[in-house]
Amino acid sequence: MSTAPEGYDPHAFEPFAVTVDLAVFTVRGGRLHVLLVERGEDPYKGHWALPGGFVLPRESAESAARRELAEETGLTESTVSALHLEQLRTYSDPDRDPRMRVVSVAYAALVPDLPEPRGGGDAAHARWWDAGALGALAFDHDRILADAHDRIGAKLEYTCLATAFCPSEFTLGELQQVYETVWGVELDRPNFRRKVLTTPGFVQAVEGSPRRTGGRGKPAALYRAGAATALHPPLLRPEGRST
Amino acid sequence: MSTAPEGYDPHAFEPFAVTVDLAVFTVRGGRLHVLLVERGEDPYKGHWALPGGFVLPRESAESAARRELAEETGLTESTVSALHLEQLRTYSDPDRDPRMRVVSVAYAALVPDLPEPRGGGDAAHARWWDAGALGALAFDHDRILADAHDRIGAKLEYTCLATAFCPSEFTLGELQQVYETVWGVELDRPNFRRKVLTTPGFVQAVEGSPRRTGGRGKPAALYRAGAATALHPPLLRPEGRST
DNA sequence: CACCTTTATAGTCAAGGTGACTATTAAGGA
DNA sequence: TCCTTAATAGTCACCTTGACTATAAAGGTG
Repeated sequence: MSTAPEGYDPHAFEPFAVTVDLAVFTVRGGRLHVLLVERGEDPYKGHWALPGGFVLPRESAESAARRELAEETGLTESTVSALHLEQLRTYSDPDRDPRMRVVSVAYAALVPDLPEPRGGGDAAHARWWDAGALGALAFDHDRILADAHDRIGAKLEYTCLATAFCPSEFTLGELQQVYETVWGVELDRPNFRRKVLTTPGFVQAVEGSPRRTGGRGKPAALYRAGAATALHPPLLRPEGRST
Repeated sequence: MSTAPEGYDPHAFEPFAVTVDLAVFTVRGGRLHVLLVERGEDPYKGHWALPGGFVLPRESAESAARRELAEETGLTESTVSALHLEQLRTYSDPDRDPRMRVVSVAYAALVPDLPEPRGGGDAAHARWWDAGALGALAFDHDRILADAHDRIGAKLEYTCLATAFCPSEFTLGELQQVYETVWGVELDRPNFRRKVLTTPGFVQAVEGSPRRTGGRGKPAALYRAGAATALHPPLLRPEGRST
């Protein structure tokens, strides 16, 4: 329970530090990308790590995650507040940081394709990486990243989350590519259309029925994210395995 | 990131306490029950709360959760290690505990119907409560409990988790009652049988085809939990809404 | 400017899963 | 012995889905 024993002295033992770690995903060029920062000091100096940082004394973990997300991407706080950010799980192995006891609350964030982070300060060492071609990350961040990828893949099945990877107006082909990229499979285009369009509230056509021209084939209709959040029945991935 | 700034002094500021809170569920008499402990001191003296406690300096949150679960139920550690225990999420509102900054990692545990906790010490004030008839709990435990209930309900849809509520040998009627109790709906018996029996690895018949006699109607065949963990395709609840 | 490639969109068809039911079996209780 | 209760067997129509085929409308190429 959240109950301190009587006479408990907060300063009596070596304290826990509480941090947040962010797995920030985007789909870029048909590949899943993750935002990473390069560590400038030991341990793991020169390795890449998930962005994150300390939870401040008067903020919640979620606030800390949004603050860090804004700092690392160079986006404004108001832009960041519209992004999908979801708590993943908490990592608390006593030896996960060799310096001290650090308990970290991990978050997964989904963003549409963004330019390279060009903010000053923290964002200076941040870069997008292809999630399928990563070396070993610092700390237990490989594990966190893998858990985040699994979770996002599973949530695509039964939520309307995929639209969070898309800009405000998108084509069904772009939405399909989100599924294909995160799941690493190819989907049948007509069947995907049918499923998305017959699910009430998943997407809504942009008024005036504009089409995106300039591409290779027939111009595609544009849609916005709909009001629905859940997908009933779910859109199961082929040979579906969850975690 | 999990990186302490250079020269970071762990004792420099008021530390965070890290605790675990447990939502321990069982199905008893067709009703969902939760294990609660009565608080003996302020704040919330006299209120009921989720069992839990501090994460010790050299243990992970999961270890702490299992340790607390053993203490509060009076079960042995080896028994507890076989129970289903799953991390729910972390609650970190700065004001969730009026005394100090407490970040709590919540876990949900599923147990078969157990006797009243009769262990000494911590278990002395622990009791099973009908989850549908609770007053206000201490701290933010109402919210944690609601989140836990939602999560368990959702996981019944696409995992074989329901068997965790059952003893090692159970009838399909008992398994069905788990679903009905957690979801608060009635299911069609023949359809439920069909779904469970045609899902490979959900349950396996006990060898020798024993039957449970002594009840009112025709004796039911006994089953054990199978090797499968996921349910594909899922067993969706009627008018299904997830979270 | 025909023609080809590419992508979007429309539609068909069969298989499988599910919801709603009916029927039968086998126990305990009045 | 009959009635009630619960388990089990089986039926049938509907809906969703996977696998396909066909058509429309753009850009690119000779």
